[in-house]
Amino acid sequence: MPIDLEKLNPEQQSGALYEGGPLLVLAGAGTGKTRVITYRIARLIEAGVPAERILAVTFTNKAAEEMRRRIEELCTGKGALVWAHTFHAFAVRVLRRHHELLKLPKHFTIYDQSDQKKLVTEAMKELGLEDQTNKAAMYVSIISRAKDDLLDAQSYAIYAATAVDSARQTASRIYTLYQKKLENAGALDFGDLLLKLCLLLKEHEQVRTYYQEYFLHLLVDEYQDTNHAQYILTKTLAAKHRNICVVGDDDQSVYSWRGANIRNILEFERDFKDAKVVTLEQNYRSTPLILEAAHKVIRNNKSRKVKKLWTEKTGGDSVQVVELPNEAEEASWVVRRIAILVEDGRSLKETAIFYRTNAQSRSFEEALRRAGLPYRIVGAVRFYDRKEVKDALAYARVILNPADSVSLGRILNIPPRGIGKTSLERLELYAAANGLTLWDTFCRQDQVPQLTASCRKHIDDLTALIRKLNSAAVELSAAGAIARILEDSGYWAWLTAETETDPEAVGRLNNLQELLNAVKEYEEKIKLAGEFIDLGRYLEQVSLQSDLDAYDPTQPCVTLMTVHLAKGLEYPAVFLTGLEEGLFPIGANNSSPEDLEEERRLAYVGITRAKELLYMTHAATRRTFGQVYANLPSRFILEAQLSLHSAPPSKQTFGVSAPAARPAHVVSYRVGQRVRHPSFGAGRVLELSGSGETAKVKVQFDDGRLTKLIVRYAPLEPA
DNA sequence: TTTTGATAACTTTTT
DNA sequence: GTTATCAAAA
Repeated sequence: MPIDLEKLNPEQQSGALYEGGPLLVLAGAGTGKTRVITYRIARLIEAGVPAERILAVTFTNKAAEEMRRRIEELCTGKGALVWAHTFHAFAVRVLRRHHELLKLPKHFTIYDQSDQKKLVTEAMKELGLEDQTNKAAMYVSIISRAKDDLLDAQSYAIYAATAVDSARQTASRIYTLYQKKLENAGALDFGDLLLKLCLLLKEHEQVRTYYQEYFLHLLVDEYQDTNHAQYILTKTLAAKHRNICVVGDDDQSVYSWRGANIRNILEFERDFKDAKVVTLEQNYRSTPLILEAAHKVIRNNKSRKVKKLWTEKTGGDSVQVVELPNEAEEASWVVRRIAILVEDGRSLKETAIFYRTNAQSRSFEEALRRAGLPYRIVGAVRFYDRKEVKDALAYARVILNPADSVSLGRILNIPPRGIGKTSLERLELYAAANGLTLWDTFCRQDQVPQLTASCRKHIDDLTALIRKLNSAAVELSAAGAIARILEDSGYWAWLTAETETDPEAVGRLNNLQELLNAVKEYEEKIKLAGEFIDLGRYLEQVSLQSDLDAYDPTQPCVTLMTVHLAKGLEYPAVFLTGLEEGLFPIGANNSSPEDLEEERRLAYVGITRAKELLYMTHAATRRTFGQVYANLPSRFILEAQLSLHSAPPSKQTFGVSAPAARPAHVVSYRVGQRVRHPSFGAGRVLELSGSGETAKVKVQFDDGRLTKLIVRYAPLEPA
């Protein structure tokens, strides 16, 4: 069946059909850019281009998956063949293929930022900088940015040598040692994935030529978010056929802090002199009033390509701006408003609350819980960042790559098996002195001085365990292997025993069960495509997974997320919150004009997510770090030229939000007492703290939830 | 060696 | 207001 282009407007069609080489599609928010990309790919396939020789790169797994799904819809059987990946997943796929050229182990580990931080801290200690290890996070970001800019440790050293300040020299020393440690561990960090791929293509002409010829067409989504490494990568891959199509919106570039360079999109026409430019300005998402507000804000930016979204839609409610006294009232107001929307027949899944920083989610969470409305927070505490999940995955990593010292260090004493801090120090000392990995020293613990006899035995037990699991993993699926790990390592048994003394262990057991379920689910999904997921494949996938990927927009609940995460999504009703100077835009006093423009783009992203209803809220005072600050309304509110004093939709919502202090008859509780809470249900008092007005109780509820409540305010009663 | 409790550092955004 | 890290106690 031929691809039906009738569904595209003329500009979209020209984007989908153009065949003359480099193409820039400037696609404003809600103008159907994914549609152009998928139709373009479908057209190419229809015209005879083999699907497997088309490369489409995105920034999120979700976007890649969506693209594959939509191609499949247009060309049955072809969706899975197209190389539709995130930049990082694409890099892993290619690096895995050529791992021996880069002297990497086949099962190289991918380090996330917490692994990076550990390694940087280690490096700093070895360099005698232990007094500054609180700056480890800063050095992690310096190193990551250097990698984004394709500066490896040597290049960075040259660059640092020319610098006047010694700080850069310090960074360079840390970078060099950190990189050595990564290599020893057989690990790559996120930045390395792209850096090493660029290196591979640069230094191995055969490989470069192969991929340059192989990919007949290259498409890049969200081009405004590409960093230098990604820029060089796409340019290199497109050098031969020059069929490069980049799609993006300079007004939605919000990742400069991660190395994204907005110039890549602004100067595409300079890079490709014969580039065709298609601009999409017809918006299919929002009402005209929402678009007007968005435009009034974004037009204040200097460095942008001038364009203006328009819509055929008419009417719609005006954008509401509401000022509340503090963040608790802000949350209550938003939640009350959502309740009204629901009464008016809207479904909860149509509503979303956006904020600038994750820390702001708490007050909304509390208000939603109090109101009994189901909600879902996307991105705050990633499932895969939970301690027990990380432990399980660390075992898995060690089994496939024992050189991975960070993971080995993590699990060597979990569950506690008598290999403590002092022993670890001695092992590490020996490892450093002899140029060995931690694992190597385990295997020859008899040569390591000063270890106690019991410790030596425990080390032998652990190495035997890892070897045994390693050979077992070959035969098992990923889920089978992880279940085996939890069993044989004694982790299950240990955590189960912990539940006796530590009520939070119950939740952790549940999370591990959830992990196993997730792995099984993933296996089932891939099995349909006829592939087997072993532990290696699974780990690869999971290291590149984000919380957003698991987000299911059809669930009947309110969605809470940062504005960054909201990019690419849309909701009928949007609450853009915390619009205050210093918070959104953040850090207003000492930020550069460029930073401010990025904040403005972020506000623009937030506004343009709304389809029908948009509420912008601002709290007059806000508690940050335990201190109360009075903030001015955000300049973005003023720029949107909406009245700050537009009447709140329902007056009676004010004043009822703060929990009224309960009368003075203070109930006293004792440990072990049964209690009842209107929204948490029944539970048991675990411990008491404070006295008088500040008396608190820690309660274990029967549904597994553990909460600390202030007796004076909590609607808690003896059961 | 392990657990507990205190304190300091943190918050911008994350593939 | 929290979480990670470090010191002291068991």
